[in-house]
Amino acid sequence: MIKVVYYEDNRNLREGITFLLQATPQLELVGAFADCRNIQEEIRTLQPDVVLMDIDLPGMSGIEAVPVVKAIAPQTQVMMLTVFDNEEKIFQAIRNGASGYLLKHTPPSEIVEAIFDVHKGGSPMTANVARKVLQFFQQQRSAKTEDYNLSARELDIIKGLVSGYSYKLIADELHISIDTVRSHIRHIYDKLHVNSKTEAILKAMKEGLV
Amino acid sequence: MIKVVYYEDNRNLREGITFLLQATPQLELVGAFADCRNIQEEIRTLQPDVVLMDIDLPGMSGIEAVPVVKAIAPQTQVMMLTVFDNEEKIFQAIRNGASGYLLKHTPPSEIVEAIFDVHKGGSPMTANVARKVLQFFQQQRSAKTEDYNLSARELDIIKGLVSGYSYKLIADELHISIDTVRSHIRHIYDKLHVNSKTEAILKAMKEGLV
DNA sequence: AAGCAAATCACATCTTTATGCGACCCTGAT
DNA sequence: ATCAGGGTCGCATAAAGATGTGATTTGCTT
Repeated sequence: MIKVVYYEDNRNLREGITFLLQATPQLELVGAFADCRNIQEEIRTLQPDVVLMDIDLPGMSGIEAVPVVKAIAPQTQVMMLTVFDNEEKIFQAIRNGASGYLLKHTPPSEIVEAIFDVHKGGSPMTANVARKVLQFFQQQRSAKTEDYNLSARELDIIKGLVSGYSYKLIADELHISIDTVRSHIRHIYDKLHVNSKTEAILKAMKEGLV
Repeated sequence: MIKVVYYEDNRNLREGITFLLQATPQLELVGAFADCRNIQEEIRTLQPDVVLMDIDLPGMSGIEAVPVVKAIAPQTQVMMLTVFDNEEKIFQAIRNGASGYLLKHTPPSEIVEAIFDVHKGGSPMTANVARKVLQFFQQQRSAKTEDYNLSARELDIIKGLVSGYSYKLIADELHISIDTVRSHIRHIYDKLHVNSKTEAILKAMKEGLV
C-alpha cells in the first residue's frame, strides 16, 4: 500500500480526488488538507510515501511546502498537481525537491498512474512541463553554433582560465613560458571579442566552449 | 496528418512499429530506415513533422543524427526511442535538440500518444528519464545549503563580478568608492576561502550564490 | 553602555593582467 | 616557393587587482 497525503484548497477538487484515490486499490489516502498550516506535524505522524501538492494554497504555498516535507521525510516523493504551467513555478518546485509535476487537466487514470510512477522512482510530468524543462538544457548550447574557431592550444589555455588558474600556473601546467600564455590569451580575446580574463571566462562558460 | 520518419536498425522492431504507425489514423509514416546514411536527403525530401530515432545505429548514431535533422528542418520534432536510460546518452540527446525520450518498453499506445504530444509542443518522457533530468536541477542547489553568509552588499558586489564588471564599474554602479569595493571583495574572499576574482566568480556560479 | 558586524573610505605596495611590438619555427595550402 | 596561421618566446609599459593597515559611521545585540 502506498500512503498518500493530499493538499488542495479547492473543496470540490479535493473531494473528487479523494474519492478517486480511495477507490484505487494499493493506494491509501491517509490525509487530505486544505492548507499547509500543520504540515510538519502531519508529515511526521502520517509518514506518507507520496504527497500530492497544489501550489496556490492560502498561507504557505505548495512550492514553499516542498522543502519542508523533504526536510522531515527525505524519502517521501512530492508531486505537484496544479494549474500553473509557467516556467518560474515549475523550476522553483523542482529545485525545491519536487519529483513530479502534473497539470490539473490530467485525466484521473493518469494521476493514479503517476502516483505509482513517482513512488517507483520515476518523475511523471505533463508533456508541456517536460518541454519547458528540456528547453532549459537546449538553450545552453544554442550559441555553440556560433563558432569562434579557437585552436586546440587556445582551448587548453581557456580551460585553464575556467579552472581558475593564473597565467603562471597555466604556463607551468602546459610547460610553456608565461609570455606564450599571454600571447595565446591575446588571440583568444580577439576571437571572442572580449578584453578581460573575466569576460573570456564568462563567455566560454555560457557558450559551452569548454 | 502528422508525417513521421523512423530510424531503427532492428528489423523486427522496425516492422512492428511501422505496422503500428500505419494503423493509426492521422499519422502518416513516410519513411522507415535502418541507418542514417542518407538522412540529410531523406529529411529534406520527406519533410517529416516528427522523427522517431533509435540511438544505437550502425554508422552515425541517433544522437549524432539529431543536430543534423534540426539543422535541416528546425521545426521537426525528434523523439528518441531507445533502450538506453543512462544519463550520458539522455543529456547528449537533449542537448542536441531532441524533444522527447521514450524507452523501448513503452507500450504501443503510449508511443502513438507521445508522437501527438511531441507534435503539439510537449516533451513526452518516460518517468525514469524525467527523474534523471530533474535530478540534474536539484543537485545544482544542493551546495546552496553551505552558507557563506555574505551580506546583502557583498552579494551586490559579487553579482557585479559575475557580470564581468571591473572594480571601477562596480563602484560607479553602486555609487561607492573603489576602495570600498576592494574592501568588500576582501571580505568576500575571506568568506568564500578564495584569493582571486576568478575563483570567487567560479565559486559563486557553481554554488548558485548569485 | 559597550560590543560587534556591516558599510564606507584612504593610502601604500606588490602582483597579475592587458596590450603593443617583434621574432623564430613549423606545417599545410596556394 | 611563398604565404598564412598556429605555436613558441621576449621585453616594456600601463591598467587592474590583491593585500596590509587603519579609520569613521551606523544600527543591532547584549
